[in-house]
Amino acid sequence: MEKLRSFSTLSAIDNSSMVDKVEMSLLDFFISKELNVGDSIPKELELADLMGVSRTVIRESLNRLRTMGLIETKKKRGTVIKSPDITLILQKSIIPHILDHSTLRDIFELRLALEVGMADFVVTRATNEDILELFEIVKDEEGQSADILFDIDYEIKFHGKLYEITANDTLREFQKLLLPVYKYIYSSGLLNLPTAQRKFTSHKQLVEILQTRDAEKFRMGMRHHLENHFYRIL
Amino acid sequence: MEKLRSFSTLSAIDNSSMVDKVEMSLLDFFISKELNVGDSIPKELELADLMGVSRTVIRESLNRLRTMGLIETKKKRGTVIKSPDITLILQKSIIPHILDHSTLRDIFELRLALEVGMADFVVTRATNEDILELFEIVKDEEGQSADILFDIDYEIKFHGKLYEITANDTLREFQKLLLPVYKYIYSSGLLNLPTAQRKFTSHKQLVEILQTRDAEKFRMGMRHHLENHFYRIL
DNA sequence: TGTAAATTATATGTATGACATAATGCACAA
DNA sequence: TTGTGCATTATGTCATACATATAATTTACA
Repeated sequence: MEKLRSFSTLSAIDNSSMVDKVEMSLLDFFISKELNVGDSIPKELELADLMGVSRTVIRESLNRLRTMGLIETKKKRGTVIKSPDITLILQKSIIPHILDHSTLRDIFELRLALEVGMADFVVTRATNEDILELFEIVKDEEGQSADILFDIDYEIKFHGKLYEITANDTLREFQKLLLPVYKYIYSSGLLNLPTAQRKFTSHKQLVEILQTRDAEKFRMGMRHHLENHFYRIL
Repeated sequence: MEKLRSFSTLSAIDNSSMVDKVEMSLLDFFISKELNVGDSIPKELELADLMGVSRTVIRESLNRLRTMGLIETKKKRGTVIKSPDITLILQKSIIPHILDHSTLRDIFELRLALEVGMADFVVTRATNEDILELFEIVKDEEGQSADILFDIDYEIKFHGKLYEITANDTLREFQKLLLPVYKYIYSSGLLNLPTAQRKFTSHKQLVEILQTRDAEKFRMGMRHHLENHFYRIL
């Protein structure tokens, strides 16, 4: 297979179906026409006629674009351009047990990077009510005892609130969509999580840092908080 | 519209098409059967028969799953489960000028968070060759002069290399896929970028920090490097 | 004359049957 | 063992017909 690459004269065989081609053509069409949200595109039969294929092919292509959230169709009205909800698209396609292990690991790393990196947004945008709410969430965390049982739902509640604070919808949806992946990773033993782990910075301490509104400190705190996850990967 | 919610006895009208339902059924089928990558599913006619709909509907549903990268079909062989390439899916659907402004801003923030947060992976995984390559990239950056013209391609080259160093394919693809969005944001004036901007930490300085292999310092350096972008958003 | 109800037109949604195409496996031959 | 050809089979494409929902228009009525 690798050897084939050296035959530069051999052009790649066009293995794509009509639907693939039409899909590309349609995307090009959208871009070249600089269509905006709400603009409508020609109806199926017209497109079929224009591109010289059957309505079936057009429909299958449009169906893909619809799946990607690029268009929306209504009876009688036709097809219109839509602003895609990029997270909604991923939502269905991410079925943890179907993703291979390296992808799962990648996604988990992505989460770690995000949570450390979003410190500035959390610190800047957290209202006093948010902080109170966080205190409420962590109030049951036992004093200074850092060795508590790892509770995934508690984890999600706390970190989920942080995502919420960022006021970044895409980020928030992103988190929601990756939740099943985390749950899967934790439960599948892929990460070799110990039942009791040392927490370098507790949730409670994190909230206290947040209260000082020091982004730098909060970022460091979060990094230390996630130390258990990092050292397992690095 | 909002008022309808108070009528709890009124069940939501099932506005979904057959294709929607069949799609859900198929997903449930995959999950309940715990199908793994490579497993094949019944052929179209069997599915049509089983679910009591026409082959057309089955095909449209399968087409969606194929768009999401969950399945792959081959003539004669049939349909098999696939590990979806989640970034490839997004690739086509992200057409910057179709995304609305708030989503664009969200994505840009996501980038900032990622680049600050991935410091640990960069520091830990960068080989000496990587660092040399980075030095090569920044070698033309004028000495201590921090006021250089903002060059998007140069930016992409440098930061792209960092993503590459993380050795995280998903992250890397993610970056590639968001590139058009960045370019669009920079060129559209959405961010009000100044022609000349003060860099708190230059690329060259970043590489020097990286050479010390101090993750903490590198993270701080990156945060300061991106200061121009942050303060425009926060 | 203005508004509500009924009608019509139309574009998408679904169904069906036919044939094209390509991959698979088998039989047979060199 | 290797190669060729043929039959089989599941997806890919096409054509047509009809169902369904809804925008647009007309009609009916106060």
